[in-house]
Order: sequence, then structure tokens, then C-alpha cells
Amino acid sequence: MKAISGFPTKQEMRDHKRREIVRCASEKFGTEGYENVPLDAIAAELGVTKAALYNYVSSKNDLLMQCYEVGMDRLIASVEQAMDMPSDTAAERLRIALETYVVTMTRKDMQYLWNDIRPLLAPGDKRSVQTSRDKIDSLFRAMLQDGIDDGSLRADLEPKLASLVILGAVNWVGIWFRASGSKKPQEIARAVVSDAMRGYLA
Amino acid sequence: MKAISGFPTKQEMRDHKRREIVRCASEKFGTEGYENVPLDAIAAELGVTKAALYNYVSSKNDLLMQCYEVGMDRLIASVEQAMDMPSDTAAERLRIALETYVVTMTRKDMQYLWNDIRPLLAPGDKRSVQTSRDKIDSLFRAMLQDGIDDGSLRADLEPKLASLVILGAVNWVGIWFRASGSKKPQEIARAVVSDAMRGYLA
DNA sequence: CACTTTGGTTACCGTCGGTTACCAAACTTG
DNA sequence: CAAGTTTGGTAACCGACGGTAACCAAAGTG
Repeated sequence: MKAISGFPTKQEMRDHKRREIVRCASEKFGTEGYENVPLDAIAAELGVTKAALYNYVSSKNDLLMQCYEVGMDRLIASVEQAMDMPSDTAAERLRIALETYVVTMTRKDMQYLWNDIRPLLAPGDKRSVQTSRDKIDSLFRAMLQDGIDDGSLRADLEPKLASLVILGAVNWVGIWFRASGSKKPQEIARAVVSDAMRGYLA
Repeated sequence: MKAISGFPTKQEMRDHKRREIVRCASEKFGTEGYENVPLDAIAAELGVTKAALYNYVSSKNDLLMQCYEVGMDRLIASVEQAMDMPSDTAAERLRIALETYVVTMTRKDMQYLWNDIRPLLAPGDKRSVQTSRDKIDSLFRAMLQDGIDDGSLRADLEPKLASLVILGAVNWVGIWFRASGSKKPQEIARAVVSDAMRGYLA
């Protein structure tokens, strides 16, 4: 192997191509809907044939999973970043993280995660999918626990139950939200999060 | 027309057959998943050919819509019944209605409404589907308003926003709930509804 | 320079939603 | 009751699409 620095290795090339496929698919799924995007369309847009895609993904469903993973990673990253913002109480950090979560979720290229993908992954329930979900769940549960500890949230809340209720309320936004509405995502996020958290404040 | 009483008219026969198709489809969709049930399978179970179904439904999607309608009607009926239970305050009636809603939704034959159907009906958004949803929404908003009026709920809550938040929390149950879990639906309903409503109590 | 590996193509298959042509039995009507 | 006509079904087929098999050219390798 030559290994002149700066030249991508074969493995890097391969991975780059795979990511490009996922990126292209993600865009088309998001705008046209999973069911309405034949693999031929994705292949054509990339200038190859459908069969070529199967060098990088094992099935159309697998491709969807990879799109899901990318989206979830972005969601997780945005929440983690919001969690690190300085604030007086854990409750305040939780509020910021939740609002960020909602705003990220209402982005056009994120919406289909909740409407198209989630229902389709019930049966196989690939490991990576469950991992993303658990990650988000644990982030919020940790914040809830912090809130109990520093007294900014009710001492008698159950983190497990509370995270289900709160995440239910905010995830639901991703389902009914349509960009055509008059309210801006930031406004919606503030209102929904405020209401969803109220019952848990100390 | 003979019209001897007790003999079904042609229209009744036709409608009865249509309902039988929907019932059969609903059961198969619920247990095997919409995508995994070919029309041939439904037709075979009814002892006819696929083409015969098209005398009663206009497409597979239309069949799914009709399943949705039946399920939603059942959901609405159960909530309306719960609303009529005698209780001291509007908040208490709301609690009972919500718990009933959750319990009904976790029934095996209702679950797929939320996981399979809802995502698929976004584009066409048939009128009847929107109607069912609006109906449920208006029922809960009315209860919220009653609660404001009789003082059992916070006077400053916005019914529109509150119904989205609360319904989000409870609808989410239909998505993560699996009958295999250890908790009974009734317990889950009580816990979730209690938490979801807490922030709105006066 | 053989020879294997990689990444692609063309051609094809099976499934499935949906349609068309047709047919038999049940109504309708003069 | 005989002659249309409507109804509800069948058999055969079509086109779209996910996925596969056979093959091939170019790059990598000893």
C-alpha cells in the first residue's frame, strides 16, 4: 500500500460512497416519502444502476435504517450540545435541551424519521436503532435525575415515567407539525415544552 | 321490490359484505402488518379473488382507511361513554376519559392504527380521517374548557395547546406499548394520565 | 505477467397492486 | 315469460419495483 498521506484509502472511498448514497436517499425519502422513492430513482440520481447500490446496502430497508441512524445522531448531538449550555438549574438545562430537541425535529429533513421510519422498524428492530433511542432516553432521564437532586424538579417524580410522558408530548410535535403552519418552530417548542414540564417543576 | 321485513335489501347486503372485508383486513393488518398482507391473502380468506374486492374498495389504501375509521369510531365511542360517567369535577371526567382512551388504544387490534396507518395517510389525508381526528380533539378540548369553567383546571391553560401536549403523551403510549411488558394497560394508563395532567390541575 | 478482487452493468425473476375482458346469475320490464 | 340490463364475480394480464445472477473491465497483487 502506498499510503501517501492525503490520499483516501480504499476503505475510506467505500465508506464515503456509502454515505453519499445515504445522504441522497435521505433527501429523497424526506421530500417524496419512502414508499414513493424507487431504488432506481436514487441510483439514477447518483449516476449508477440500482444493482450497484447493493454493494453498499443490503436492502431498501437497510438503507432507511442508515438514514434513521444519521438523523438520530444529529438529534442526539444537538441535545448534547444544548445540555452543555451553562444555566442555574437542571430544570433550566432540561428546558433548553427539550426546546432544541423540538426545533431540530421539526426540520424538514428530520420529519420523516418519525412518520416513515419508526413504524417500519418495529419487527426487525435493528440494534443500532434501539441504541439511538436508548441514548436519547438516558440523556433525558439523567437530566431529570439531576433536577431531583438539585431541587429544581419535584422530588417524587419517576424519571422513567416522566421521560416517557415528556418525550411523548414533544415527539408528537414531530408528527403533527407541518411547516406550512403560521407558528415558528421556536415558538411551538417553547410553548409545548413549557406545558409538558410544568407538572414536574418543584 | 318485495320488501318483506327482515330480508336484507341489496344495499344492506352490499354494505354487509364491505364491512366483512374491512373486518377481515383489519385483523390481518393488525397481526401481520399492512405491508405484509397482500390483497390476495385477504381475498383468499374470504373465498373470493382479489379482483372481487375492487367492487367494494377503490384501492388497498382505501381499505386501510376504512380500517382506520372503524378503529377511530371505537376509540371515540369509548371516550364518549367515559365522559358520561358521573363525577364531581370536569378534571375528574377528563382523567377517566383519558385513561379509557389509553386502555382502548393498547388493545391488540387497535395498536396498528398508530404504527401502520397514521404515517401512510399523510399525503392524501382523506376527509373522513381528518374528521375522526378532529372529533377526538374537540372532545378533549371541550373537557378542558369545562375544567377551566368549573375551576378544577388552571384558568390560564390554553385548551388547544394543552390537548396537543396531553394527547401527545397518551398517544405515545400506543407507540411504545407492547403487550409483552409486565405492567397492565390500566396501570400504565393511570400513571401516564396522572403525570400528563398534573401540570394542568388547579 | 498471470490471477484475484472490486465495483459496476445488463438482463432477468417474483411479488403485488391494479385493470380489462368476459361471464353467469339476478333483477327489470314490455 | 321472454328480452334486455345490471350486478358481482373470475381468469388473465400489465407495469412497477425490490432483489438476484451472470458477466465484465479495471485496479490491485505476488
